[in-house]
Amino acid sequence: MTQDAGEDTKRRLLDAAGEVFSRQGFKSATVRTICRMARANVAAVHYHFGGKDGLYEALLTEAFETGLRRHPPDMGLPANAPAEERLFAFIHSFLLRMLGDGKSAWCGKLMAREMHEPTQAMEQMVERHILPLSAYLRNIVAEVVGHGTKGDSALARQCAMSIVGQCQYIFRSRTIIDRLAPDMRFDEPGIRALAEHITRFSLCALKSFSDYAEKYDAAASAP
Amino acid sequence: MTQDAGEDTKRRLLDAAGEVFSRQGFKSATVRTICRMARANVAAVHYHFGGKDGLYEALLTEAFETGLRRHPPDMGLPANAPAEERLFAFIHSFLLRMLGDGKSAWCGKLMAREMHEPTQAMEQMVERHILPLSAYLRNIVAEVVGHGTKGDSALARQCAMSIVGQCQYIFRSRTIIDRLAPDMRFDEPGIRALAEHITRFSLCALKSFSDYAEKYDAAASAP
Amino acid sequence: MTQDAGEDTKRRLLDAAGEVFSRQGFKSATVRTICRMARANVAAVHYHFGGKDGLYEALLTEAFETGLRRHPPDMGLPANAPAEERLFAFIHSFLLRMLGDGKSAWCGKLMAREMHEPTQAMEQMVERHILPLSAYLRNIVAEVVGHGTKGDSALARQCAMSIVGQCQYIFRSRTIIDRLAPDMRFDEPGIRALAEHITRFSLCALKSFSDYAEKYDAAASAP
Amino acid sequence: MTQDAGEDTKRRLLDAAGEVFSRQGFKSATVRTICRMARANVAAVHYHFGGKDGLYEALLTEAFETGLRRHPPDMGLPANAPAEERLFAFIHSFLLRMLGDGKSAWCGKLMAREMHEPTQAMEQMVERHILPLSAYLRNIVAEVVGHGTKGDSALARQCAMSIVGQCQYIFRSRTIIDRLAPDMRFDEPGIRALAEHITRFSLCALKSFSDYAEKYDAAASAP
DNA sequence: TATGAATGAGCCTTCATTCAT
DNA sequence: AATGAATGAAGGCTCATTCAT
Repeated sequence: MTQDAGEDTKRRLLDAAGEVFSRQGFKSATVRTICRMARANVAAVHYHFGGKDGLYEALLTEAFETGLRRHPPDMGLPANAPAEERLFAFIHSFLLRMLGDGKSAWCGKLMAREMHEPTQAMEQMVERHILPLSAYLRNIVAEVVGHGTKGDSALARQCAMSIVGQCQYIFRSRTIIDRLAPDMRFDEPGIRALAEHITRFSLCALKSFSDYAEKYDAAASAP
Repeated sequence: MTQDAGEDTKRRLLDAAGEVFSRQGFKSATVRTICRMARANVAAVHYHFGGKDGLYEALLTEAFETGLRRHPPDMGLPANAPAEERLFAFIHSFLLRMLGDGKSAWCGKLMAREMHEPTQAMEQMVERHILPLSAYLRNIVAEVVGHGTKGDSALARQCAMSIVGQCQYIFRSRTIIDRLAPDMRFDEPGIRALAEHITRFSLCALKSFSDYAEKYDAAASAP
Repeated sequence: MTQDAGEDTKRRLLDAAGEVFSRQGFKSATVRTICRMARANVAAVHYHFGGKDGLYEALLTEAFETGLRRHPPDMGLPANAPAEERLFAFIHSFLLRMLGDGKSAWCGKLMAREMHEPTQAMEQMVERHILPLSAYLRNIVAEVVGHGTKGDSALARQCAMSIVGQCQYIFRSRTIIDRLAPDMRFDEPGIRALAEHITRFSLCALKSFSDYAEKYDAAASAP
Repeated sequence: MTQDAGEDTKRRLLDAAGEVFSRQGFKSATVRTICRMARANVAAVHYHFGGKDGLYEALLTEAFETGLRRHPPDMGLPANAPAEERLFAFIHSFLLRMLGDGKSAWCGKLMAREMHEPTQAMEQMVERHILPLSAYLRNIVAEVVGHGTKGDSALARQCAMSIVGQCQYIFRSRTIIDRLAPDMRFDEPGIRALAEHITRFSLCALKSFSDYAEKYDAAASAP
């Protein structure tokens, strides 16, 4: 009961924190609310995580890693799969992570919030996970465009932004979307349909770019 | 303390509120901070706006309307201009409104925040401005796709989302972008370059869609 | 319009103040509420009465004097009328002043409140009106008891307290009375019936006292 | 900070609250004043009682119940004691509760205030304690009057009001009394003397009523 | 004479945190 | 390992009052 109870309380605190932080944001959420939901004492947070900040940081780390473990960016595809398929897997897994499936739906909401108003805890997340993900996507993009385009070129970078932007919009503006397109569903098939649209839209664009990649690249890096 | 002074205090409060709310969010921002910045008394907020909520609502309204007046979605183009040009104008003005030019740089940040976690004040903004803007964009999209595509079709809707998503990403993830692409500039020419990229990317996609618009539309409304 | 408007505003302020102060008490009532009701500017109170305190004092003075003018303690009875009749007139006029008739119903409520938690403004009211009234009643009492009883004797004093106590109870505990005896009415005839009961109750007691007035008086002044 | 300390702080807060609320009223009293007097932190009130309202309600409940326990309305008399003695016990205990003895002198002041401008907390006090007390007194009155008079008759009700009115006047108008009769004392014997006067005054009246109880009752219910 | 604007003090409440067990 | 009690720093808001016209 000693070790177990401690770990158990910690777990319940993290779960509750995910729920509450994602719903109310860091500032609005209160330690008391989280503790009540976790059936733990107010002081438990400070005991286990050293404070509100510590709890949030722990939560963020876990959210990222759980998400990536459950929906890896390649979705199990072999490394040598066609770039088109890997692009779809990237987009699809992105949406799955963010739009959540059941219990940990807060995972995406939390990250979306973080990307928008990053707390200090975000720093290392960017370093450890976002930069690699970004590089991974840019390489796929470069491969689709072809013609020797590099992943770190301005073209690849901007196209990657176009793709990520489309993905993020879905869960960032969910409130607006519900208003504009009330019939849109965010279950398994709905998410897949969205991923298909974004992939198709982006592939069309990328392939057209393929034709004048060289001159575009030169022009875009000039302004 | 003539009428001028009254209006002047109100102005200063709104300016300070824009700055602070956009930086810290509604909950985190404090009336005291805003008033200190506006060189006004704490009670002035309650006198002029009835409270923190009222100030926020007034700010939001003004932000929207000032933005639209300074950078209208058609940027002065005649209504019968080619759809491609109108699309560029829409995207360009969108970025100009959001990325701001000098004094009201907070405008975009504020709106981004609102779109993510809308306060009650947002309700009427959606009704009055966002829905019309959305319809306007969908019509442009439908015109580019052609083949009798309607502005309220599922295809037009999803493509509009893809376009708006690309635009919003720029100012929503500014912190991340600064990290990933530190050399990117958000001055006049930088914004224009971004608008050009997004327009080109989207036009390529839309034109490719143009080829199989009918069957896509049918398929997309099925899931 | 100059002089008149000024006096008119003053009048409206006093009326509104009576309403509000009597309903909410001095502390709870706000200058703003009063001014709104009087359709006057917030600063008007300070202009005309020098502040909240001044308004209250003016109101109190007026309340007392208006009340006494409308319902004088002898109700027009000649000075040589029988003591029993003068006692009834005293009690009846007391209740009429306190339970009010229409527009200035606040008059009594205000005074009741004052007697309970006197503000500084009360000091001179006591001096100017309450002490004389008290003496007047004690003389009637002494006359009823007879046997040479003096108005300033302990007996007369205590009996006067018993009488005034019965009167005040009616409007002081109105909330409780409404609960205990919901069918009790406070219109003209209702008030008269109450006055009759209190007079009868008190006269019975006083007349019984009449028998052993001397020894009682001696005993009561001893403790 | 063991349980003892917790209860101790709670006690000190209640004591201070009694003092302050009774002196200044609910609205005027400030949590800060109470906490300073109780040597407790401002937040302690919200921790223990949930806020100013909660503290007040707790205080009121306690005041009532402590008072009734220390000075029960029958003052230990057997239920079959003569009605005259029970009336004296009722009046005497009433004054003892209200005029207090030392530490809880605020008890009466608090209740007087409540009866005049009842807060919401009063509702249940009326239900639980005042109504039963009132019924108890009316039964004594009816028994004294005799002739088959019932405790719920109009006569009993009005006479009970006359009696309670005399009692309440003593502590309600203490300020005035101190002015009119500066030599009056409110210690043990002083209170007893007052109780004796009120009892004698009332008994005289009641016994006179006894003669024409029937017709009076009929007349009084007619107006 | 009268007013809209502005002020500063103060109130209740909330919250993360610490303390003593 | 864990907790109930206590704390102090803000925070939003209200109000009587004053100022400048």
